[in-house]
Order: sequence, then structure tokens, then C-alpha cells
Amino acid sequence: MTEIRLRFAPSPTGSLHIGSVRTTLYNYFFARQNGGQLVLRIEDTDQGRFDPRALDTIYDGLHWMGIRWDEGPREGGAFGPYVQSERLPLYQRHAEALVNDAAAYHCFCTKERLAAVRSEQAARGEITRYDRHCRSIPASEARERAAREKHVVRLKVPDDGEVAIDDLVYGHVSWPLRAIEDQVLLKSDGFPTYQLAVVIDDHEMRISHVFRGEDWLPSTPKHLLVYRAFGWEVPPHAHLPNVLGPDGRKLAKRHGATAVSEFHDEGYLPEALVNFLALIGWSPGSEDEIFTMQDLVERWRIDHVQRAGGKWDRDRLDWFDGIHIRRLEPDELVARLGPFVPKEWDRGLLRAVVPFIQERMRTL
RNA sequence: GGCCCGUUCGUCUAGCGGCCCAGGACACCGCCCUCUCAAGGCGGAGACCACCGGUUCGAAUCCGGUACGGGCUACCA
Repeated sequence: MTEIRLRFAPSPTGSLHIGSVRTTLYNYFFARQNGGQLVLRIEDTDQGRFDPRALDTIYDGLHWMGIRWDEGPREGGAFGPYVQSERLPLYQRHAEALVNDAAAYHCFCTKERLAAVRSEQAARGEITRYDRHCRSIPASEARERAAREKHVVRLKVPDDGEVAIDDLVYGHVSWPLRAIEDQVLLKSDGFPTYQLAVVIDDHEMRISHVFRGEDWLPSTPKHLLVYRAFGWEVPPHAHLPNVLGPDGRKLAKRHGATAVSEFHDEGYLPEALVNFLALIGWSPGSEDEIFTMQDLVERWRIDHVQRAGGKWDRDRLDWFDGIHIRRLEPDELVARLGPFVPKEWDRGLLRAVVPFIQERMRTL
């Protein structure tokens, strides 16, 4: 049996979103219950959006939640580096290999031309996609121009046929190839696009199961095509339903708190947040609902994952928080209360009073 | 516009052909406990299982269509 290895890759944009934490949790449950390895990977291929504080934020948030992993930027590991911007030569080499195999090609179109093509297509009511302008440039000429002209590398997508996946959550899903354009694999700044980097990294890092948010499902055919181009085996995939805002749309800033640090600051217990989040999109199939991290590692099952997205509900989180506060030993509660109580307050008195307030607390 | 996904109480969900004229939990309401507020206990209200057809002796559960919602459609991830 091949080794179980899962990875998670919260976007390094400066705050740790609870939606990606929920996804991380599911990766964690599955890896741990199968005695597998967990990898943290930083996907910073978009230089424009990268926030240098992100690594601290991710480490602090995940650690606070009680999530531990085996390989990552700071713990190292046999398949590093774990930061994509440090793996550039790897992606470039693979992209070149694809060009040499005639599975990909150099494209010299400017952003302006691309935008013009798109707006013309839109005006005519057509599907907006790359018109394959550079696909027919002879290989030798393309290679020569590539040596001195700014360019990207695009994947040659077959004209017809289809790609399909048997998703662990959504079942059999297929896409007609005609709906997919010749994807950019390598950007003109030498960075890979996400579509290229994930496939290479998941393969190189020997990831056995890909668990990621539902919003990635539509781009899965692009990844499948890249796997196919390299001749690599596609690992089992599971797309996980999104955590939604109260209005049913993707959870975003306008919905209020979305970062784990905010819940920490508002006095929520990580145990409560874990319990609450785990139950959005998954249920044990029974009527139990109070779970510790350990319970979840034992009981979580992929086949009980919901397909529909779940809305965020503050009242329910508050209730879970009260439950977990009451489960704490008084001394432990005093310790947790520490940062939320003025320094000059007498700790002995606090300890004496805790048993009386513990019964009625909602948050710290 | 195109592609893909989804749809059970306000919310999180159970349900995977008969046990369901649909169960639990949060929130809400009432009662009990109680010096107060909570917590806890008990009870209540709340879902024509989106809609329309089909398959079947029998469908929330299987199939098709429609509607609505969402996601993706970038040299973002």
C-alpha cells in the first residue's frame, strides 16, 4: 500500500481564513486516522498578492487550532523546499519538457492582444477563450523567439474528447474538452501558474490524496490535462463543500470575522472552533455533535461529507464555545482567561471565582 | 453567455427504497429549577423533503427535465 500523504496550502495573503482551516482540518483528520503524513505547502506563485507576514499568520493560526504537521517550510522534510517560489527551476524544467514533447508551446501574445481578442469574442456573443494564435508557430521559430522575447508557455489542449474524474465526494464528473482553453502553464515572469505548480508539486511530493475546496472543482479538468501531458497517475481527489456566509455566498470579509485570529481575539476556544467547523460539511451520521480533535480524527469519514455548501452560523459557534468552556478544568480555564483579564487582577481570586462563572460563559 | 456543482425546519444536519404524514442540534417560545442572570431538565412551534414528470407494489431516497442558488470562466489562488 502506498504511503498516505496529504497536503494543505492556505493562501498566503496575510490572514488565515476559516474556510481554508475547515479544509485543512479534513486533510488533518484523514491523514492522522490513516497514520499518514501531512505537508504544509506555501503557494506563493502570485507575486502581486503575496504577503510576507503570511507564514507567521498561518503557523500561529494552525498551531492555535491544535493542528500539527510533518513537513513544511519550517520543519523541512525530504521533498522540500515547501515554498513554491523556491522551486522555480523545477517548474521551468517541466514546462520545457512539455514544450519539447509538443504538448505545450510558447506564446508571445501581449496582454493587450489577449484582452482585445476577448472583447471581440464577447461582442460577438462567443465563448471568450484564447484563440490559439501562437499554437501554429513552427517549433524552431518559437524556440528562437523564446530566447529573446517575452513569452508564456501554454498547454496544447486537444480539440475534442473529454476528461473526467471520480471525485470522492461529488462522484463522477466530466467536462467536454472544447470548453477548455489552452491554459497558461508558465507566466512571463518565469513563475508557474497554480495549475502547473499544483500538479508538479503533488506529484513530486508524493501526495496520495488531494482534498481541497469545492471552488477548485471547475479547474480540475485543467489539472487532469496536465497530469495527462506528463503521463502521471492522478491521485484520488475529494472536493469539499465551501463554508458560506449567511447569505449563501462564499465567506468573505463583508460577512464579518473570517480570520482565525479574530476568533482567538474574541475569546473563542480553539476546541469550539474545531468542533463547529468540522460539522459544517460533515456529520457523524449519528446524533452526536460534541467532539474533540481526537474524536474527530477517529470518527471523520469522507463518505459522510456533504456536497452542498454550509452557511456560517454565529449562534451555533457560541453554543459550542459554551459547551467547551464548561468541559475545561477550572485551573485550565483560569490559564485560558489570562490574556483577557487585566494584569492587576488577583489570580487567586480569579481562581476562586471561576467555578461560579464557568457555568454561564459563552466566550472568554 | 459557456462549463461545473448544489437544493431536507430560519441555520448546521440525520436519512443512502418501506423503520419518515421526516429525527437531532442551534436560535425562538413556554414550564420546572432558582434571590437574579445563566447553565441544566422538560415541552412547544418550525420542513407540503425546490418544482414537474418517470421508474417501482412503495421515493426525501433512483432517473429525466425545469426553476432557483452558487462556483469557475485571468500571465489570481
